[in-house]
Amino acid sequence: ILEKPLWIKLSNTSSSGATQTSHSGRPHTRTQQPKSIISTMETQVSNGPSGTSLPNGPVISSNGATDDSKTNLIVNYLPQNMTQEEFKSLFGSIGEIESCKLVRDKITGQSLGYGFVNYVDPNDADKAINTLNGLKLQTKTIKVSYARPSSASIRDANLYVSGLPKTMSQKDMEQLFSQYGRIITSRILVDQVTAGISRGVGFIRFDKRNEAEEAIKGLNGQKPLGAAEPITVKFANNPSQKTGQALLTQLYQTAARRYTGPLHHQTQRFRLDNLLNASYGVKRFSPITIDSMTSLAGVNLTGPTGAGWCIFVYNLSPEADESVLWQLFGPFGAVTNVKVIRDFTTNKCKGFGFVTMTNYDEAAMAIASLNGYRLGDRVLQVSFKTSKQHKA
DNA sequence: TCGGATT
Repeated sequence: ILEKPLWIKLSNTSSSGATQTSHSGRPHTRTQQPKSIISTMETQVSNGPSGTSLPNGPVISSNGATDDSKTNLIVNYLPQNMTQEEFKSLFGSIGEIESCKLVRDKITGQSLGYGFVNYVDPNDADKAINTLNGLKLQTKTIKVSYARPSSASIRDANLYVSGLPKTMSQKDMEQLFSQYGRIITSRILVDQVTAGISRGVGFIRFDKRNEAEEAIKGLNGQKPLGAAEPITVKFANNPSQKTGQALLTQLYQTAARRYTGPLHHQTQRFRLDNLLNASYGVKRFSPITIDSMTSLAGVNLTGPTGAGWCIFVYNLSPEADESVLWQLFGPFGAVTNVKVIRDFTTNKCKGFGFVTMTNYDEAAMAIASLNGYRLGDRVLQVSFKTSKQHKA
């Protein structure tokens, strides 16, 4: 059997996953969907199959182990509330699944926002990438790509970087880190309101944990070329590792929306139906299967994809703590984060704090209602946070 | 009187 040279596969198959950027290879059926604000950028270098096996069927390597490099997919950026069943429904609509797993936090049981799907047929894995990569579910744009072979050495290789100069691009950051090893993914978080200004924090995932360790040793506390401040480089937390309170708030909001469903709901449901039917024919269509997805499909289609709306609260008392902010702002809607700014040595509140709310309308209502509100003997000033403290 | 940040 003749096999095409690898480079032909790579160059004529946008979906091969061998060189995959987060928004390439998106199926035509989604190109007319409303685009939400993309608050982050990401690229991914090659992690696809190595190309030494036959195009179809299970591949047995020399040591007798099954090579699942053409059937096993990793799915990233799943909505927090997606269940194992919904995950299986979505990917099972493509073809027969050998196994799949939504990865959860060992202790809390919370989804870590990613999972693995291993298909029986490599063609289905390819189809899944073509069809489902880039699919928008709630506030997330899921990423579907070939999984790297499981190995202890690739675990815990993800770094969190802060203090980056605002002018540093993702490419700059990759260049800085690439001296320590092969970068699998990188991302710089950007401000959602100004649509694209760096927040000065980001992520770098290396291929190997020891590469990540070396990068910490080499770059933590260092000033990048021409930068005024040193950067902080440390191992990243798990995705969506939130405060207990924020998590409860989010779960509450999610549960409420399942039953009150916004107007987007029906539109989005049709979109998902069309996607699956158009690609695979009605015979794969199961109303029950699709119904199990609708709770995920309708929420917040065009809403902010980033951190939310940040509110500045001034004139808090020195004794103020986080709970007062939760109590003040919680009634207006989804609060994802509160922070009281304290003096480092006295640990007393410096008179101000921040509240992040998910929805613009709720944030605006909270500001309108709470600005000028009398808390004890103080009158609060409440406004959207400004991006710069412009001194006169 | 506008931090630190966790995809």
